[in-house]
Amino acid sequence: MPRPARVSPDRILDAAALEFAARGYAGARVDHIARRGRVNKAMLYYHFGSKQGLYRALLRRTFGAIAADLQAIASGPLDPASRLDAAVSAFVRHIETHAHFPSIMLREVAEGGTHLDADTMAAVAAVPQAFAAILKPGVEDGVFDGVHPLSAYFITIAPIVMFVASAPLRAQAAQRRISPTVVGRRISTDAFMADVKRALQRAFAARSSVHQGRS
Amino acid sequence: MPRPARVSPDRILDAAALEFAARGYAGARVDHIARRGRVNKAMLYYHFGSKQGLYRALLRRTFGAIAADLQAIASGPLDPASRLDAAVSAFVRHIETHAHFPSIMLREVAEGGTHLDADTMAAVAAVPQAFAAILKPGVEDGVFDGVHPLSAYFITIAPIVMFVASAPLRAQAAQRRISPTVVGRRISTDAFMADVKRALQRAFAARSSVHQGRS
DNA sequence: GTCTATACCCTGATAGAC
DNA sequence: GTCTATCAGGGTATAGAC
Repeated sequence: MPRPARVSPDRILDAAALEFAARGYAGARVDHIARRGRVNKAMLYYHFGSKQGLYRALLRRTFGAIAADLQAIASGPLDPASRLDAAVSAFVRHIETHAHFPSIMLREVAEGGTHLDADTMAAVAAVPQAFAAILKPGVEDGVFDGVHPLSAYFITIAPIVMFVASAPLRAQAAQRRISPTVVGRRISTDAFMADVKRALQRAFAARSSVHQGRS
Repeated sequence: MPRPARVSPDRILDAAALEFAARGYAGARVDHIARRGRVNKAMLYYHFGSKQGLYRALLRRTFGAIAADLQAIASGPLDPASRLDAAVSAFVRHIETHAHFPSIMLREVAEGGTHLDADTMAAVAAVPQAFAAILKPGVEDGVFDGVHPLSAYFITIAPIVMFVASAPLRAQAAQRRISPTVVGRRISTDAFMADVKRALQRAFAARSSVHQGRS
């Protein structure tokens, strides 16, 4: 039975995920991350060199994991029509296990890659790339005719990411009684996901089978 | 001919929009905003009291403006089917005139309303509220049957906001030769918007006229 | 590999003259 | 209303002992 590692850079990364998600790159405090990860600052710097180094390591781990999941689907045996659904499910599952991910993604998009080196940016870019690979057979079969892969990527994941990331904001608004139910009745994450999946099925169905709203 | 105002809190807000969009709340530097707005720090504090006060004033102006545009559509004469299209157009137009808006919105969602007071949060919440009001007649007519207004809101605006806000990140990736065209051929903003509008038309078409992907 | 104590810079905010 | 000079606090990072 091997001894468990006592240092655990992984635990630091977990703490970093929380902190960077909640406060952003500039707002994150190395002290907080160290305390939450139960190491002292010196140890953190010993492992990651700098705040920036820590941030990059975190992003590589985070985006790397989800890209790997998507790549597995891309090279899997599913039929063209089921692949999008599988991608959405994988994405949602990843968010459920990594609650900090949506916030980090939104912030990094807004940040424009300022703190990233080429390797880290490649890890981030691997996500839309894997997504495009998932769609490829369907595009060739005409199932997703005419839609650019990058369009499909944003149309698919942006609503999910923003809805989940906005949970704290919506909770605050509800708490402060700003329009008690925000818009009409409350909505659960599950109900939202169902709406999204249905919308995507319709949006990306082959053109021939769909009524055109405009010519 | 009236003398032009020499103080111009508006110019400060313009500078603040740039800075907060580019660096986020914590990353923004009051010095930078003052310099870009061509006032000194003391003047800035004289007008806005604090960094937080400035941020709140900026959000009220930004979200207030777009909410007003949407409210005009909501109380306008358009038929139920055209209202969504008008909302999207208004949104896109607003982004074109206020290039910093998408970034600020993403960051504020991730921030979870931490720096906001009740008034500012109400201004932010007015946007989805106006959007729901735009959709209301269509929902009652069965055009958007079954989709929760908040779902429709995120499904509609999230792709647009994230695509536009991700432009710098995508530019960086392209510049560093990370998968030269990211995914397949390049895509223009116009092409993306066309894809989105088409997807939305399909996604929110009345159920009866659409082929169901799953039972 | 681990920890304590500290250097040093940056930044939000203000005092006080005009 | 406008400006210059400055302060106090908090932040990243490291030195150096063990």
